[in-house]
Amino acid sequence: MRLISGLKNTPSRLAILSVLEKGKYPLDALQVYKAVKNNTDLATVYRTLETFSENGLVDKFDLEEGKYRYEIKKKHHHHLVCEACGRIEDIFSNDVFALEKEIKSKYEFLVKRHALEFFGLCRSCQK
Amino acid sequence: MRLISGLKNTPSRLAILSVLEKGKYPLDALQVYKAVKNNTDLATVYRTLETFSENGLVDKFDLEEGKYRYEIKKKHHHHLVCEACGRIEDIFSNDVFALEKEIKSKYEFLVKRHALEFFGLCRSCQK
DNA sequence: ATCCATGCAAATTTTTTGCATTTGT
DNA sequence: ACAAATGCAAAAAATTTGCATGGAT
Repeated sequence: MRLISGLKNTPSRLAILSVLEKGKYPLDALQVYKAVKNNTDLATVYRTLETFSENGLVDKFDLEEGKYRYEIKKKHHHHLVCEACGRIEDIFSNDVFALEKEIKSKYEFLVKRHALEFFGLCRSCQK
Repeated sequence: MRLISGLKNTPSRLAILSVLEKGKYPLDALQVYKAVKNNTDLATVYRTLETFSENGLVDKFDLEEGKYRYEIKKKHHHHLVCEACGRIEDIFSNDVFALEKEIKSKYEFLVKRHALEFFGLCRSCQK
């Protein structure tokens, strides 16, 4: 299968990682839990996702849904969230970094990370 | 006191609005509830905050804390969140709009709103 | 052998909802 | 009066935690 950084290589972890790798869009904990066909406890799913996030294997983020979503790690990016159909699309633009520099000098705030999500209507939902 | 758009002017609403106006930083529902000194039910606080948000009196947003925060409406802005002390500061820069335009043409996605939060260390927590 | 991971159950936290009653306009 | 707002209690949803057991290295 696949090794995971320095962590123990358990069946649950492999299964969860596989689910995330196959995921076409970011999943929440319950979706992951169901996808591994209940062979793993929900608490374990949460703990594993947290571990993966801490170890840089997945990205954890928040789309203002009252819960978190998890996505296999990829190049730094943001999301387009359709308010009509819920479709989530990746965008890899990063003009935000210019803003970050400005913040650093103007506010003397050390930016370590940022979250940027766009909400609106995807192409097909505009019709 | 103060009138609220076309809504009923109740003591609870006035109290909640007043708390938000005096707030130096964005508050969560429980903080608002405590600030009105339990003269109002928590459920009412939630319903009122939601109503205020829908009517543009307050901004509701999400700082990846597993809960929402509410802030009296002001000029469009974003937040700097210190990961050490939790301090939340407003920033009014908006270079993000250029990005939005790009998204519109490139992805044909209609952006209705976006959320941008910066996380890091504020000036005093860098020492 | 030793930690670490897991399952199970219970608890926590945030938010929502139903319904009868009260209140603002 | 009448629709809207509130309190109270209960439920829902997401996430976390304690603890004994099992498993990976």
